[in-house]
Amino acid sequence: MKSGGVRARKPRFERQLPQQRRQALIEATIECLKRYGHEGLSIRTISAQAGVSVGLINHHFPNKNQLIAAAYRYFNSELVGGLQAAVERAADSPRARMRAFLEASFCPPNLDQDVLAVWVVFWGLYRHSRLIQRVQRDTYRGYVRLVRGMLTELLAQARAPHGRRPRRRSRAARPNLRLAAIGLTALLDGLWLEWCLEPGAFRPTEAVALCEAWVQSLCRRRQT
Amino acid sequence: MKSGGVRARKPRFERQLPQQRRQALIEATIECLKRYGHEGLSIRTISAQAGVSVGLINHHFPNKNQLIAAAYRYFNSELVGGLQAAVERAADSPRARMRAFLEASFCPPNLDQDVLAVWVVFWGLYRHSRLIQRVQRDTYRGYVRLVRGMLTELLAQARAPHGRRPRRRSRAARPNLRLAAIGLTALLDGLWLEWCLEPGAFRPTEAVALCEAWVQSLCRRRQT
DNA sequence: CATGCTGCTGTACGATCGTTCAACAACGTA
DNA sequence: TACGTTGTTGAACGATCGTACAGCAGCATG
Repeated sequence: MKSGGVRARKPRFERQLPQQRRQALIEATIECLKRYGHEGLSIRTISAQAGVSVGLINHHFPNKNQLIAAAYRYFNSELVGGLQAAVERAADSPRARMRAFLEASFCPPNLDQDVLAVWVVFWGLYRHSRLIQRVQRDTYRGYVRLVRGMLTELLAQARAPHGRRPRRRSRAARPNLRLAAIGLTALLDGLWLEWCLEPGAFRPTEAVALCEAWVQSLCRRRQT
Repeated sequence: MKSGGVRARKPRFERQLPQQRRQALIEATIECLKRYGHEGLSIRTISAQAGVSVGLINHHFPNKNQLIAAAYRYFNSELVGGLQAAVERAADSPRARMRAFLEASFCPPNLDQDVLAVWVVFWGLYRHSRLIQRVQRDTYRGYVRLVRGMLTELLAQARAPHGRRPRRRSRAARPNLRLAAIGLTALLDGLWLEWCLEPGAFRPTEAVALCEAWVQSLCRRRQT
């Protein structure tokens, strides 16, 4: 034995590609938000969660707000991506797609008290942060497009339920689609929020039922 | 002239009754939230807004969190009280009461970007603050009672629209009232939120129309 | 005018915040 | 093995945070 010689020393840290480290810091940020709420948004808390030193964050992000905005962007894209995947996985009838969308909305990982608390903290930053506003504007577009797409299919089928070709929508009907999408997302978000603030008030399946009732009543009114 | 003698000196501060000063501090807290969001929740910002010294807050409140909780309680009671007053002012038919409620919900002072931002900050505190949770539990009760009362009237009239005495609701129908109330408040809150995040997406009157459509479809399904 | 109660001031303190930066060290490369 | 690049560390900085507290001062009372 070489008396304490070149034994395999454990390196004090591991170098990572900037892209990977950035992602790790983003996920640590979200984890801190889940655990400690708004108070978890400190450089020291996040760096401890990520297992790195305090200085590293400012090496990969120009400042804290940029990190938070990046975390918000990631959080948004995870939601929209997950919902989109659920819809495509169940691709069958418009009705089934909508049901898959709603069920994915009201089950883990989306329907989680911690996750919803994270959303609320981000929303609280929205008003006074240009960065957050920009992320919101960018990512919300995809969400609205997804919901509107499903509603369009659904309403078209309601007009021609037996294989008839759906007629071109009249000019007066178009704004109703816009309102329908707004109402549905509002109902969704509101139920999320209520469930978070009072998880015992109703069950997730009831939330899905409420949303489906909303969609159904839309279809019914469409036919008259 | 008594050469700079006992001219009316302006006192450096005015003593107030504890109750009045507490209220002033609460209102200053909310004003700071409107102006600066979560960052406005500092002792120095609030005391400056109230025009008092930093030490006064801890003289009237045991600590900052108690002040915030008191502000949340006041904010809640103002909302519920205002809506209740609007409903009672328009007391006529159940339909008119519901309409008054919805219109009061979607007009100033409730439908204001700053006000909604204040709500969101409070919600962000909810998850990790026992105090906020308690206030929420206490005050949300009144809101739910108001909404549920109006829905009860409305659904009873839908069953007996021409002066017939409303029958006693069946056992199976009761939970639907609970869900109807949950759905309506969710739609309300969700539309609030959406309007706050994207004020140009729809007009307040459209939000009222969406809620009324929800209620109507409830009544219609009730009759069948 | 003198007195006492108490609402109120403002300095001070220790903790923690975001950010900077010089030095360190991991690891690909020659 | 020696070198150079650069991802990473951690001490240090000034600012700001919430709270404590000793003393000031407004105002009712005598």
